[in-house]
Amino acid sequence: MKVTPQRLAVYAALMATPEHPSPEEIYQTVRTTMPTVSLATVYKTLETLEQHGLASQVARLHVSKRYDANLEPHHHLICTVCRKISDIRNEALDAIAPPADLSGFVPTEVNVQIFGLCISCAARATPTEENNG
Amino acid sequence: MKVTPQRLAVYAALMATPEHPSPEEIYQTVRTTMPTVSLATVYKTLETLEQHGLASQVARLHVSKRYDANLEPHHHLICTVCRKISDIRNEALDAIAPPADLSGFVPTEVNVQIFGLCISCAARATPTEENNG
DNA sequence: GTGCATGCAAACCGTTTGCACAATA
DNA sequence: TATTGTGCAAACGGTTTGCATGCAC
Repeated sequence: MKVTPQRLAVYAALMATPEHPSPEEIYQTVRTTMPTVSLATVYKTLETLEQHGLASQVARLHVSKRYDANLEPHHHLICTVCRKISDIRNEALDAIAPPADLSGFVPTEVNVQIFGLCISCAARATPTEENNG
Repeated sequence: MKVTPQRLAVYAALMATPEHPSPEEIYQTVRTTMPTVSLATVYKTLETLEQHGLASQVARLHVSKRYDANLEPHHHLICTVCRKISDIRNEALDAIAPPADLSGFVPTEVNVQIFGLCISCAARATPTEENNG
């Protein structure tokens, strides 16, 4: 991994904020000290940082909207391979209370996302031990 | 709210699947019985259904990617107004175990999203009681 | 008959890609 | 010097919008 001024600047911008900036926001930050940087470079750099374990993405559900006719409070199982989302109803999860000290943040809803492999993708990933040799 | 064949079809498609379809997926479903429907109508209908409490969106973070230099496991406070995301470190939340019966789903990570109002937006929404009358 | 919904196409926004040039190692 | 990163601009996919026509009320 080559060290370039752009990569340093992007990484610095990412570490400098307690928030979770979007690529665009990072781009604006970096531009203040490096006006020639391009948005494409910021995107590529963020991906590189992620690959090298120096950054991570917050939300893995951004690709497209997902709708649900189930309006009751529930939580979600999210397959990281096929991106299928399914509901879970679980009283223990429903009972989770927000921590008391949120520094002024006013919570209205607690949602639990359980990432993992759905039954189909799990079967594909571990294709039974006989087939595995 | 007018009842139209398109709206009925979109709502039926949404209720017919246990998954959480994207607008595109709903469009494909509806098209099988109503080939002339347009994707724009599906989008508009989903928004209408949401406004009338007949559907909801699963992930409210899809708008753009969000990066984080904090690689330790942590959870998130998400302001539903300004969309700012902040970390919370909380052992009680870290300790949440996935439910035992996930019907074959293999969990790898549990993430808690606490939606609500950040301190700035909360102050703006409730501008002290003296100002409220 | 009025007003809202539909469907088309273009616009739009966030993201990715291809390529020539420049910088790192 | 060989390789990889940068910056530009175009392409791309998902989403939204404007507008003329059609339908629900």
